[in-house]
Amino acid sequence: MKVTLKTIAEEAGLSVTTVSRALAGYDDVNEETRQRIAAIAERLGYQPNLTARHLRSKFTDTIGMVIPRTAYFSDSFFLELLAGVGRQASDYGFDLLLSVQMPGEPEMAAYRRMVAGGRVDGMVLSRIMRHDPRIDYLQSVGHPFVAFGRSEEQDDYPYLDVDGALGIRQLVAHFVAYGHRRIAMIRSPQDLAFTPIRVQGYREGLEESGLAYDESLVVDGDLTQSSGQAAAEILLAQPDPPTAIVACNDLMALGAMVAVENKGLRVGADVAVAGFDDIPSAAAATPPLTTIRQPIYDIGCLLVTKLVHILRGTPLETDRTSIAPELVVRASSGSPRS
Amino acid sequence: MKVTLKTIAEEAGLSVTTVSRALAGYDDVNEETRQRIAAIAERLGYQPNLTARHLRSKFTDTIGMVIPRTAYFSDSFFLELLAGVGRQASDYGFDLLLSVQMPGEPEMAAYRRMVAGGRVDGMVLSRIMRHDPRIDYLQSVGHPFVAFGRSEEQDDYPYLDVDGALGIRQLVAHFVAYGHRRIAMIRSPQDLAFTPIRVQGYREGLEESGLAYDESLVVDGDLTQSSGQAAAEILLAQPDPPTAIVACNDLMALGAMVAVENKGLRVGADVAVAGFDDIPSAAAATPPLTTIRQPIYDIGCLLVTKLVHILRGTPLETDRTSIAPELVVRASSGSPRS
DNA sequence: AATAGCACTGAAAACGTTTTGGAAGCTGTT
DNA sequence: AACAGCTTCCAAAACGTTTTCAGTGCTATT
Repeated sequence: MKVTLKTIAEEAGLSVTTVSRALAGYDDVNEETRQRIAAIAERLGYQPNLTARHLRSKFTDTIGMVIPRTAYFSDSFFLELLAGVGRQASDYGFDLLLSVQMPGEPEMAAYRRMVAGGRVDGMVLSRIMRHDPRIDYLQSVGHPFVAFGRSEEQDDYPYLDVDGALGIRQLVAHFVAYGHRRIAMIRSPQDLAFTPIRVQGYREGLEESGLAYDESLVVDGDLTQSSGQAAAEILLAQPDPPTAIVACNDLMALGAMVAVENKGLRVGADVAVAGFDDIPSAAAATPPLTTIRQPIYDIGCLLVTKLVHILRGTPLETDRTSIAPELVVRASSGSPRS
Repeated sequence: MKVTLKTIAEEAGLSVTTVSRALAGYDDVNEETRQRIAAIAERLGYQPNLTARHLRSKFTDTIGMVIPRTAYFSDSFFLELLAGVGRQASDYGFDLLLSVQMPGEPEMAAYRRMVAGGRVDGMVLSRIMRHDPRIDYLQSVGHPFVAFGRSEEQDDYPYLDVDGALGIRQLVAHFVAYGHRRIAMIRSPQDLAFTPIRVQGYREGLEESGLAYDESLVVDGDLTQSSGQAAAEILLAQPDPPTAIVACNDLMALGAMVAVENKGLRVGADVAVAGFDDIPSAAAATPPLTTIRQPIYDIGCLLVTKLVHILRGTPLETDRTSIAPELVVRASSGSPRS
């Protein structure tokens, strides 16, 4: 048996309006009546129909997130982000609406469903593209969102970013300090927003150390381990191969380590390798991987904080935040050379 | 500008009813009209308000899940389960509504919100308790759900279970085959549904091998690593200490390994240790941990499949499924003794 | 004695959809 | 000429809330 406001109203001999206002805590209902209503609601186990409430009032206390359905959605990046987002959303009294979708049209459809369908108050985006249609859409309909990742093309939106350029600069400086002069980069796909930023960090890092940018030391990968391995093979087959390799993410760095070893070289001693992200298997690799740590879980929390402040109309001082990454030096970058 | 059925109806000079029925594909609207309506809807970028739809029709195409907000929700168990659930839900066209809540009353409140609030069609439960109030509640209101885990007290509900008794029996047999005679157990909390089942497996395993059940070889832990360590310390301090330890989960087993080493003994050689779950760090531990593997990701998928069939009114042959776990033998169980 | 203000309550509209139960206009049959 | 059956459409109700606006008594002020 379903108990609605009407049930309570009849039980109490009052109108639905009064019951609604009583339970909502308005001060224009007699304290005594309010308590009587509350008691009845309690006794009947009243639970408001949130769908109806959402339809009428404009908010849902729900945050939406669409996760690309790649080979595994169990990609630890998204899961960790999700953990942070979920944790913080819970603190603010929000639930999470999650949709796992194939990238492309199904993904965009999911955004439309959530937003135009009125199911969420705000969205959390990640894996921002250089030109991201999701941002176009959300801005065009004026729906609140925050993004993990800055896009150079469209940067007038609230985001949180890890300063990839800074991280890579630090890494290059670290390698230079260890005596490396030929430092290669395994680049991520060009359509990702962070790619040009990290590449820029690479160029700046070289420049700061007075090293020339050498086109042939930059090879493309697609973020998978196997692509990192393939890229490293190309690099190591060159006449004047690099002695250090910076990969745009850890997975590719791990692949590069495999390539180095297959070539009969020792990671760290002969060729230094580093990645970006600090995924769990970075520390567990042999040798452990030097990398630039992104605190994904914390980032998830921060994104929600930012979003909730926007939703409440009290946005934080600055919409666009860049946090400094942390260089984690491990054995894969070897030791200073003579 | 919001475009609703009304907008389209006015644009087309038709009633809202007809537009609704046209878009829903009913056959009592002229094909020509239908196409005209579809064209207008397309042109205006119509997106149905799902909240309104849910309020009227009884479906939400959403599956709910509540995750306990323990120290980390980033507990890899839940994240992996979530990955499987999300993946499979996506295949069936369902979204996921997620709520991260402190165990106890806030958790129950979240269930009520989702269910009585009409936000989800069905729920996925995990970490079943021996007597689980969530099951009581869901059964009392007659809301569809599936659970990962069988409860001995209330087992008339659809569940998927990994046969913990079988797993532990296999493990005990494995240890016996390796020459162990004093096999201890680090037990999980009594209020969890799987505890009595695993303990029963332990007793049966001993019995099958003609070994006596010795009360003093069973010590309680609370699933954390430190509790496993403490439990193992107690076991090893006994006059006639065990040569093999079975822990009810991997985390406690890892703790037990620490205790063994702190005692100056070698894991595998002096004391065999095994766990349950096969979490990622089990394989990565030194020595790698022998364990009973639960394919959490796959279980997530299967749970959703089961739930969706129930929702569609075409439940699978059997509501209650028990799958056999897989014994994964690694170095922590050592080698056969003479 | 009239009026103003206050405290409390309720009727009705609104949110955007789906569904129910016709109705209007045909065609064809008796 | 009446009726049945078909196709196509629509008005209105319903889902369960929240909100707007107005009404009813009552007390206090003039």
